[in-house]
Amino acid sequence: MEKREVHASVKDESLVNKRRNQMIKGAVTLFKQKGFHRTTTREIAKAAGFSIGTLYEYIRTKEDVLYLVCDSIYDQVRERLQKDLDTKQGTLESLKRGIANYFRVMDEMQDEVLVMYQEAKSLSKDALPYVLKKEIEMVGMFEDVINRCVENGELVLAKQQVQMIAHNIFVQGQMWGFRRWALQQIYSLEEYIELQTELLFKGITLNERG
Amino acid sequence: MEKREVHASVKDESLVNKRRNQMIKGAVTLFKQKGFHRTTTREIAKAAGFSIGTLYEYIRTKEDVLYLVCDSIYDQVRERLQKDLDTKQGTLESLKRGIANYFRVMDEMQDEVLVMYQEAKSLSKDALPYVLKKEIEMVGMFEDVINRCVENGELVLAKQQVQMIAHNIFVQGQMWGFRRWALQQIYSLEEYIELQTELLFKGITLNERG
Amino acid sequence: MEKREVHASVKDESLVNKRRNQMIKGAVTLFKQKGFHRTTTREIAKAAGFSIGTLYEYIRTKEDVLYLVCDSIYDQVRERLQKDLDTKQGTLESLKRGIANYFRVMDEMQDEVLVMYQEAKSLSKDALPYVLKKEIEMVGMFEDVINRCVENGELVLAKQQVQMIAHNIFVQGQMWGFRRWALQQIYSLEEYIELQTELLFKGITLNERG
Amino acid sequence: MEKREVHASVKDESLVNKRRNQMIKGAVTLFKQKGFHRTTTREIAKAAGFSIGTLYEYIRTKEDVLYLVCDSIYDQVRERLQKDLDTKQGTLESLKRGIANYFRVMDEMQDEVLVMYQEAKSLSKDALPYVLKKEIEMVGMFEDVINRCVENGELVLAKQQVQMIAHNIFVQGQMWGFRRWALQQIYSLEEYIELQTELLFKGITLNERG
DNA sequence: AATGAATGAGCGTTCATTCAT
DNA sequence: CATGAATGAACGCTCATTCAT
Repeated sequence: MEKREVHASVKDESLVNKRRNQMIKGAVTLFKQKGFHRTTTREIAKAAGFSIGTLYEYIRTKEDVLYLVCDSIYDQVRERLQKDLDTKQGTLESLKRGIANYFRVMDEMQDEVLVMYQEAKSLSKDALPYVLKKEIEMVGMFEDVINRCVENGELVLAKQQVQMIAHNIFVQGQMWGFRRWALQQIYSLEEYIELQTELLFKGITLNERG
Repeated sequence: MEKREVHASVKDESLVNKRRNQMIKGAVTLFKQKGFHRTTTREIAKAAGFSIGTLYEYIRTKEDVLYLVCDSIYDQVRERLQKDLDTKQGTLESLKRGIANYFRVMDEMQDEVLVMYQEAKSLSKDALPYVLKKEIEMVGMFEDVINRCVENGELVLAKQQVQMIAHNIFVQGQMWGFRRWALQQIYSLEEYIELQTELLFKGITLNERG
Repeated sequence: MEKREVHASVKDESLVNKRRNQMIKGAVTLFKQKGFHRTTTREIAKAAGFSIGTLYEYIRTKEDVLYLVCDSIYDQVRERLQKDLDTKQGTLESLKRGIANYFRVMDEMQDEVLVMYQEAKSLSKDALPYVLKKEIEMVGMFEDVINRCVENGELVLAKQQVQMIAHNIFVQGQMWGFRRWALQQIYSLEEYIELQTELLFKGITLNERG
Repeated sequence: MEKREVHASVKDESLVNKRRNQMIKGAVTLFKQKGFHRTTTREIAKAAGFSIGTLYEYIRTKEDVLYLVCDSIYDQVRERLQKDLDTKQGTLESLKRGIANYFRVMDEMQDEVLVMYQEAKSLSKDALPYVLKKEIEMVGMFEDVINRCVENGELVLAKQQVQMIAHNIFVQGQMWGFRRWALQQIYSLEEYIELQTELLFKGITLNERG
């Protein structure tokens, strides 16, 4: 189950990549504005800088564009996370920095992430597994970091707890973009990071014993 | 800004309610399967048990159906929450029970909630405020309960923290449905409730001091 | 070939007349504003002051309404002309007064006349003869008056000329309403009457010999 | 206020012209038979020899077809008039020949003219001015010719009279087509021309003094 | 490889007409 | 006699996709 292949009539692979990047860039802009369903293939072609005929030399169906877009966004997010998390040594401090970094990435890419999650449901049944796989991979990255803290003895957590925490962190990152109409009016990004980190680590009844 | 009125040609109000309930029921089923955009008005009419002409006696546009669906789901969720939360006296114990109850409601209504959140973005600009308002109301219900705990001295939290916690709880409830492909394979609902509650109250570094 | 009968389910003839007059009055107003095709039967019923169901107790199809409207307008026009022309003794002076009277009637009823002529073409093939018959009748009224002038020796005209003149007068009356966007900005009604009468009687080269 | 542009998706201008001519030809035939409102876009496309999708590559709305039809008919009529009237030197003889020519044009194009005048009222408020402008232009052509006769001293007429006469001539041309059910059963075209010309120039009471 | 004209299934919506009450 | 809820054929229009050039 490696990447799902999207068929292109054109053979020259570097041209295919070039054209698809044009296409994705145009499509993201459009999906951001009007969503996948309200965007026409003509608009995508135009935004990409070529004709509708050419568009169809590089994809087979409109849905392929959506898949390519989602795939590309995932890759960007993961790349930015990996760069940071890979070097983490498994200390609480590095976990905190990892979370902060993730939240910042989600802040910068909130439009893309929104697009991805709102439209991914329009992917056909056979594209879904590839998307879920990426999702699992990304949650897995947090799990790994947390697990290293457990191994190091910095944290004492059951496996189930580790997974739960990874999901929570992951969702709280998305939340920043999805609930921006509420959250971003109350908190700055840095306040959000600090508050969420504190709650995560200390919980709400710490003070009782503090 | 009370409820946005959806125009019906039919005058008999109880008939309007009856027909709209049929419509909403059918629409939810369809939206669940194929989403709002891929569902046709004819399918909605058929699922509701009447003709396309009759459908349009009770709404003005296809979007009205979506609004009616979202509105109805919100009302159901809120009603079930209110019944429980209203009687809370502001103790930690009652907050915990409130959270558990909310998670159970979200479990039972996960299909509806999924539909609502995935399709609400297709609402036109003038219906959106009404939906956001409900969202704020519901988060507000949790805020109130937490605030009562603060007033009672059971918790010591800043206003910003209260809001953050309310949002977190709210989102974790949705998460159960949205990420069911992952979460519901690892946890039972009761495990999920217990784990999330524990994490919320104790945080992940409690052990350090335990 | 007397009046074409429009079927009514209701038996009470005076009620039928009453309801149809309500209907015609409402319909003319609506047709004036939006034309026959853009007016719905529901609107007609509402303007008439009763329900759509009741409307259909007094007509069989929407086209019946149009026929009734045209018929009614013809009758009104003819009645007003007849009142005046019947008494004409066949003098040039009376012909002139007859023309002036006709133009004034066409001025007062210009909306109705416009509706009639613009929409009559929507009448089905079997209603057309009745309409043409009325048209012929009305032109015939002018023919009669002119013929009386010829009989009296006031005018010397061939039969073909008489018919031509009758048609010209008739059309010039309609013209006042149909070309109002041009004519009514240049002339007052009385100027129009005077100019047309003068041209009719004297022609444009009279002056050469005058 | 030059020609109102009708949007076409297709870029190739000569193709646009070709397709639109097909479209207009088909539409005139249909409008003649059943009027604008009773003609469907699919019928227009079919009559034009292409699919509904293609039709909409060359227009934006059904009304565009009507505008294109009216515009095209006007252009044809005007072109044929202009060819004749432009060379008129301002003599009575040339005015008579101009009228005769106009009546002959209206005879040949009576179907088109009928369509145009019966359906033009269905044009939206923003297309109407363009149509009225053409109407004024065409009446203006007769005014010019008559004015030249006045300047040459061949006729002695006030400005108001000139306008009236131009309108009368214009309407009598249309009359030949509109009232064909009556006129064309009494007169041949040439008789009609002769009779109308005579009446116009001599009036009905000339004989009294002749 | 690139183009863009052509296609037609399918959509949301309307509205004349019917008929049970 | 009057009502108005129900119907569904039919409409104007869109847009993903194809294919000749």
